[in-house]
Amino acid sequence: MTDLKERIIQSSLELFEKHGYHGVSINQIVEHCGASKGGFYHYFHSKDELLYVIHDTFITYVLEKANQAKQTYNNPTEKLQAIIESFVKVFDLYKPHISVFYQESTYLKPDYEELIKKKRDQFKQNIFEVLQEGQDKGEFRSILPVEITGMAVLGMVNWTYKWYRKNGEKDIEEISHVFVDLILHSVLTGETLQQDRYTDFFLQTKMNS
Amino acid sequence: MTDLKERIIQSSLELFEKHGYHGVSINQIVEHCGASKGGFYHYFHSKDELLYVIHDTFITYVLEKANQAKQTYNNPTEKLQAIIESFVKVFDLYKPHISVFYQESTYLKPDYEELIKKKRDQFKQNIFEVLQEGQDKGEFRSILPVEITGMAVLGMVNWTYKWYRKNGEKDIEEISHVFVDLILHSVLTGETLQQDRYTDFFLQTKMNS
DNA sequence: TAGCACCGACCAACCAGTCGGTATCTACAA
DNA sequence: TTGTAGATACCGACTGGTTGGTCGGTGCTA
Repeated sequence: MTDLKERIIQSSLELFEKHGYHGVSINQIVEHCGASKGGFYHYFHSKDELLYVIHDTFITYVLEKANQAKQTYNNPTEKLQAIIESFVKVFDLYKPHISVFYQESTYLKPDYEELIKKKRDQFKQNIFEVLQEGQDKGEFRSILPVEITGMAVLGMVNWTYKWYRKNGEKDIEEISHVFVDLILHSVLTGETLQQDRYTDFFLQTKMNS
Repeated sequence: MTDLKERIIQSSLELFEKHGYHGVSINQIVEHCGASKGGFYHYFHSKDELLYVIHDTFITYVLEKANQAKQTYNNPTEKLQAIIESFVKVFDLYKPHISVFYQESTYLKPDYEELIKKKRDQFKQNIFEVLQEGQDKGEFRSILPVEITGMAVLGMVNWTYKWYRKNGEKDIEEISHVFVDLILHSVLTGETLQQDRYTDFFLQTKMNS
């Protein structure tokens, strides 16, 4: 039905990821997927709308995953772990979306940008909340400023889009486990760490096996 | 002497940071700094060269700083700390360069890209080496895969360009100290941490005061 | 026969880069 | 000190190529 629409998105993702939004013309996109300009404008009002659709697909998915994680677990450590794990694993599914998302966000037209920004902020807030909760419950070190720590976590994970290659030498499970390990080591209090109630974060488990 | 050249770079940085490389035309740049197209092409062969110059200025500076840090200290913990601190502080000086650097690198023409890539890789290797040395000397946890950990560190710091605002509510010293604290907590072995030979990384000190 | 899916020639706008030109400065000989 | 030749700094009208977007049309389907 809307087969062509999907093909256009697929092609544009492939091309945008490699050459950037401005490095690819509509003609190149439709040529790449064997369609025509008319076909393109049948499904999209503008090139800008295509960019928006790509952004929205990804951020909507990530946000949903984070909300799920937040609802599934009760204590902050597990929540944080689950959010990070699901977040990292998204790179396997949505790598091209993510690349476009982070590299081309400057070029979103104001109306679209506002829509995306809302969801982006929600996601950020999720992480801040979990960190705050962790401190309140005494599981996380309280000297850490929540915002900076949160941005550090986001940065660490987000940056993955610059170097992660599907079927590359580092698989996504390993990356995800290492990240969780790094973050929990830096965020948990000494006591919580030693109790190791949460031995299931990667590297400790691996040691025991 | 080359006053105009500097003004062009300054104006383009300002505009590129806000609207992206492709969101700004040569005419807009020269208009912004009260010059002319002829003036621009007197100092630059092409718009691409301008982009290259911006990239190169920044990466050259960062690389130099990292080498300095590596030579000044002997043990890996202090090296890592110094590299991170100097790296984070660069954001204060070169924020616009960095934004352009990370957002527009896709648009560098092949010849320029190769030149930049070399320096970028050198910097990355610096970090990997320090991490490796730390593990070899028993200061850092050896279960951590060096590459992933290194990319995590890079990501955490690099991402700062997306949210850091000069004269914003978070000053660069604090950010730098928190990052060092997070990274050292996640990387140091439990013993090294408890010995606290390195009490001078921010937050512990702050606690004692 | 009505409408949905799609086509592709065409257009107007824009933009990187060119080029012929002017103005100022430097060097040096008369 | 003056004259002048050559270089350097800078200007801005113009151009050729490209691109996002339009629109009249075609064929298939219900």
